[in-house]
Amino acid sequence: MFSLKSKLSEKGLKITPQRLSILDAIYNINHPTADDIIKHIRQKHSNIAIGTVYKVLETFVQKGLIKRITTEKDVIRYDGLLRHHHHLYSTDTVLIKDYIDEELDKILVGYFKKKQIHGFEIEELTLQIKGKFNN
Amino acid sequence: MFSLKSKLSEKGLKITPQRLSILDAIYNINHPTADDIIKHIRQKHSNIAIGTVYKVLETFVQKGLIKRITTEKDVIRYDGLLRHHHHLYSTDTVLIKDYIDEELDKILVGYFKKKQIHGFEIEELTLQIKGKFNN
DNA sequence: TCCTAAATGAGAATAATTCTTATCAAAGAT
DNA sequence: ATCTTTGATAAGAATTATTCTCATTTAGGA
Ligand SMILES: [Mn+2]
Ligand SMILES: [Mn+2]
Ligand SMILES: [Zn+2]
Ligand SMILES: [Zn+2]
Repeated sequence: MFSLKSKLSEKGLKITPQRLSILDAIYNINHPTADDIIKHIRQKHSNIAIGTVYKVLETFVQKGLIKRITTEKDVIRYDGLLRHHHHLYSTDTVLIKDYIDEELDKILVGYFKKKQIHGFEIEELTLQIKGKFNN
Repeated sequence: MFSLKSKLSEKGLKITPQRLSILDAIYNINHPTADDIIKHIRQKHSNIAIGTVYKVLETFVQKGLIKRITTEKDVIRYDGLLRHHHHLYSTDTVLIKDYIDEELDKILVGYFKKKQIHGFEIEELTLQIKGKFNN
């Protein structure tokens, strides 16, 4: 099952209109902020409380339904793509694009299998690729 | 010259006590927030306006004296280490450690020299290494 | 259908950052 | 050494992002 409802129930979360629309928003906006999500939902006339959005986002992160992504800004962005991937960050604009590359992943994992980092146990390797999008 | 004063004048910035103490703080705190810097400076009795700290930090970033680093939080952290490096992020705590690895850099640059990313020109490759510090 | 724990809405509170404006001071010019 | 000018700083207000509180509502199992 890949419906929004099943994603919630798989995690033992109650199905509410708010949660469904937040999840829908995350899947339809590129690495959104909480505010992006609120605006998206309110376009469709469904009102939603700001506090609810933050609360639900935190719940989703805890349950592993979404992830936070890292940025240099003081605003948190979320990611609905759970499969391991990297990101292309625009140095000009605010655009962040997903970058999936299994070959790269193998190289990285292989490298750190050989080369241990003293006193540190690696859980996840994510490459931030900064640069310019051509048009 | 490696003095704090020379770092400022090399960038054409006026030498002020505030700028010197902010730069000193950055070099003596591990990836600090603006608030970390303010607290550090106020320990030594020198008072400083919060707005000044933010202003100076932004100036330093613009001039390339320091860099912002990425986090999943809504607070900005700064980095005084200009040489290219990666970061170890603790999944437990707030700790972020520098990770310098030229061999890794060569592998990454080599990989993307061969494998172009369509419609994207790479400027910087930074690996985020998340995991646990063993004590 | 009922019940209850969990979720939500509304608004206050807090935290992080930016903005405004009056005053101050660095540093080049005299 | 003093003057002058331009940029820097202090203080506090304003804005933005997030969290908290608590009264009300609702999902979903009994
Ligand atoms: Mn905040
Ligand atoms: Mn903010
Ligand atoms: Zn992504
Ligand atoms: Zn660093």
